[in-house]
Amino acid sequence: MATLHNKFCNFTSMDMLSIDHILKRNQLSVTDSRKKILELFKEHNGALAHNDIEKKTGEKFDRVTIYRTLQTFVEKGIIHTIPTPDNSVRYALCKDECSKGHHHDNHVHFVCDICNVTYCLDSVVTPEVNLPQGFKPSLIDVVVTGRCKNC
Amino acid sequence: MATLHNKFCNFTSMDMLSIDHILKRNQLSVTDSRKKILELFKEHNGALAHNDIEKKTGEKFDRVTIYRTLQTFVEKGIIHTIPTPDNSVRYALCKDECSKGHHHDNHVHFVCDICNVTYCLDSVVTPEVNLPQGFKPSLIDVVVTGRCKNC
DNA sequence: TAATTATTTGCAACTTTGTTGCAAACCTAT
DNA sequence: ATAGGTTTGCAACAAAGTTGCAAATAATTA
Repeated sequence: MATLHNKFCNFTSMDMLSIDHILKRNQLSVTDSRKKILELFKEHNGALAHNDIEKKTGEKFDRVTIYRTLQTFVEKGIIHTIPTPDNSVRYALCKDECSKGHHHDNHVHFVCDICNVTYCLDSVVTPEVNLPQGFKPSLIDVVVTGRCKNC
Repeated sequence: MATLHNKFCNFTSMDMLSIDHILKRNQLSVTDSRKKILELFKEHNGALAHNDIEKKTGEKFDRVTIYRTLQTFVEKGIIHTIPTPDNSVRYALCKDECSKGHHHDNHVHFVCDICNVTYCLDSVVTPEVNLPQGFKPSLIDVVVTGRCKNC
């Protein structure tokens, strides 16, 4: 069965099989913690904080391992961090990892005030911003707060 | 001499006199720490992190006092937090506090990759963002990263 | 201005979050 | 199966942020 991509870049449990492949492609050893954490990102439709992962994995992995795994995934371009209004660190799967490379693009993120879920809106085009003289932009992050489709 | 406002919402040292007024208007006792911290924001042209304030005030105030002062200022709408790509907590003077009320608006912030200064670009109009069905925005934060006018 | 009341500060202790070094465990390749 | 490199978990630490409470300070009243 073919992989299912929607505009929020989530996956079905069918993609379990491709998790090993993503790790290998990124020259990472296939370990329990990496598989489980990557699986969580694929199952979960939004962004995850370190704390979310710690809870969802129970006592299974050391806190340090989770930190290091997230760091590794960010370096490899598998996930990216999301700026949030409350400045809590959250991660989401990179859009590009859904397809092939790991090139970083501009993002539009939506943080729900009510359920607190963060969505990675890859479908939304980053708008043009006119900066004052002398400012040269290299990356634009748009963080929209409000009420999400499920609330 | 009249107060000097430019588009980055900074002040000259002339505004010292108005610091007491801002505190009183917000029903806050006028204390050394509050005056000093508010003064720092007015002198400094960009955003400040807790750590910046700690350094700039030397050993003068307790760490806890700085935390509490920042919290109070945020609650009163004197300053606001800024989402940054590295998720470090930064604060900047609210645009509205430059004039009268404390109503929170959409912000465009610029974080310089080189000098790491954060600018609050009140002059830049927040662009329209078309969200998918069911998402209702209430606040839009735009974080632009790049090279600033001084680098 | 002095006294009373309310607010704020600083200290101590604590929680949470994130980092580092290192030996044991594990994964990969031969 | 074994050798070599990588990853994990532990312990210890560092940084960031919070809470309760007595002392100090600011605002209010007389």
